[in-house]
Amino acid sequence: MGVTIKDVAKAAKTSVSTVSKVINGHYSISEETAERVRKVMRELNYYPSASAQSFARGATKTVAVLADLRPGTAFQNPHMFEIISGLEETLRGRGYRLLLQSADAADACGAAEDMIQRRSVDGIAVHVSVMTHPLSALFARSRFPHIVLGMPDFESQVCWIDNNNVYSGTVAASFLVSRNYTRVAFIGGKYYDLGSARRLDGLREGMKTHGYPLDDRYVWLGESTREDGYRMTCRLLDQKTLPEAVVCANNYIALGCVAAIQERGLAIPDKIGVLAFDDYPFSQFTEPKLTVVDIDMRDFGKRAARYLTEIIHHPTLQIQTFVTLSKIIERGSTLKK
Amino acid sequence: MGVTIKDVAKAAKTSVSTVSKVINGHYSISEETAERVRKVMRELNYYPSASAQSFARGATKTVAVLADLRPGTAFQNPHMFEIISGLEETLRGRGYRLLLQSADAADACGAAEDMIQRRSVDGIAVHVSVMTHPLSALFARSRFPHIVLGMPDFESQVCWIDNNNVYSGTVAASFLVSRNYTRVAFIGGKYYDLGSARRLDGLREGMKTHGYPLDDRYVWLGESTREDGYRMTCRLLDQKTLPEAVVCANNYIALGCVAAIQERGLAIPDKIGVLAFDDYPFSQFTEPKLTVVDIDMRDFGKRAARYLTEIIHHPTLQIQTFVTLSKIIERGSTLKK
DNA sequence: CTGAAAGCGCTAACAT
DNA sequence: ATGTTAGCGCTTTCAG
Repeated sequence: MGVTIKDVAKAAKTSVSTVSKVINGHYSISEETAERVRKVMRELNYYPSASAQSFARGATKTVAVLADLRPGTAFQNPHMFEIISGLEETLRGRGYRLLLQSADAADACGAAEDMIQRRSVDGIAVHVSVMTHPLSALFARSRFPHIVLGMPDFESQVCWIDNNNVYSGTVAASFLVSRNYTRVAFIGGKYYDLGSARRLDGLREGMKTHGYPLDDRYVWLGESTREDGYRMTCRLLDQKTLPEAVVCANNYIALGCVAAIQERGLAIPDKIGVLAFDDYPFSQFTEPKLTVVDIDMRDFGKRAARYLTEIIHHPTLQIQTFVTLSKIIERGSTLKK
Repeated sequence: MGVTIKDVAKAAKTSVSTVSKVINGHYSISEETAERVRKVMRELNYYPSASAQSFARGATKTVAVLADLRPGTAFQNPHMFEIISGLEETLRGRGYRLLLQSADAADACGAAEDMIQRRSVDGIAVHVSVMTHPLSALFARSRFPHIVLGMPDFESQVCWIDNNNVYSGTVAASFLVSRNYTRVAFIGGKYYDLGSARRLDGLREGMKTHGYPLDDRYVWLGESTREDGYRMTCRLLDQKTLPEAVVCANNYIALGCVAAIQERGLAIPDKIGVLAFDDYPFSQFTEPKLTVVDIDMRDFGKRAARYLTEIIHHPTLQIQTFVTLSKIIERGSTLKK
């Protein structure tokens, strides 16, 4: 059951290879033959079998995404799914399908090895959180097309793409200076929260460049929670001279920060400005709403997809790149110009 | 390149069909032959080709999820990804892979038709938001294994699974009564917000059953936003007698509700209790934190996966079902017993 | 319990 | 520009 390429060939009074060529848009087919064949395909309601094509071509036109999708991920890490959505969009545009597979750091390597050995996909995108040395070694050894979503925290030869958080930090700095904030504070996650650390690096660098270096007494690190955001801000406000603006490494911290400031009766943005990273829905739950440095994670996914398809076509291509599409969304928590 | 089943057969001094049988755990193979073959497979580092298997078997062991993944979906609709994560988990456990494809209502039918005709997947899960009459007709006509995630808003013969929001409403009612709340209010989305409407139905039914029917003056419908939650609550608080507790159809509305109550200096939960549906991260951003009726969407996805695999095995099986795993998460916004 | 052989539907090298 | 044909690697009858 099901009409095959043979039936089409027969009905179009031509050979299967000709039909195959019109399916694949081979240049050597005359327009009239092509049209005749296409007409027959339509009449017979013919669609090439996907598995037969994969099998014969030796390519699946499918890419896998390996990420840890434990319960609650959708809520705790919406960025991940925004990346995946971006990947899917671009992959689809390029004729690839997206296979989503969950794996934690312990089994990602096994999952990847299975896919590679069974040739069930043409390429693999792995979220950095499940990246390990064995997996890195596997990619190096097999030369299998891959891209890591995020920079691995160890030296390796794998292909990766990451946001440039340092850059985003400088964007924050430039914005603040442009709004006449010069005595700036930062509250963020601890050293192992690389994103936060990099954002601080960039902020520091940017402020220094503009001639307003960060004062270390204005830098506090804690957990990425509302509670710690609150605590850190209290410490900040205990200084003899208040900072003019505080930069929060993420939305959770920012919520605590705003609460602490307002609890002391300090007006935002008149007395003190607040700038946060990321644009989660609740960046608009404060009054005033938060000005944020928004990083386009969907775009990140789309770029990752572009690189991965390039790598699939040129397996020896190695890419390690920072790519950032970020913008300031100016709302009420900072002074307007 | 790549070791094939032939190589294994040769090395194991047996036939390819025997090797195939041990790969697939066919009963007719003696344990010693099987072990010998397995040993050779290990030694040769043999993995069966996924495409060749799909091709020969005529089954892909893959299921597609069709949903609208437009920009921002990860933030606006985390439930969707929680469902997808659940689907993936159970499908993987059953030997199926999950293909994620974005489509809007306009092109979902075309996408599904393509998959069906090309036999590129064994089953399709479609989010109800992209469900249309043509797609419904396609499923009916093709008898292709499918499941709709959510109940279509039109009569049809498709298989679907949905949460029972009416039931969740009664859960809310029972909880409130158990906490001695009898004069209860509800604020939620308008009539076209089916989820909200059903939750209200259930609440109404439940309260009535317990002998404390809802007073219509205590029911307000608006947009599902913080702002409207605030507005509706203000109206509620303008009544001569205050309700003892207000039920909010979702987290956004609840945030506005809490703000309005506290602005009037009314203590939660002492003066008035608040109960919300869903457990978004920001249900814990209020003080006190919100008691919620949490609906386990990951479980929903897992159940959908179970049904879909069943349908794949029994294509004539028709399932239209409500399934709800919900529980009260008691926090500070309602009285403790 | 094992093996021989006929496909599965398409691609691509090669011949014409 | 078109056709012939040999695979692609596995599953699955069917015979032994």
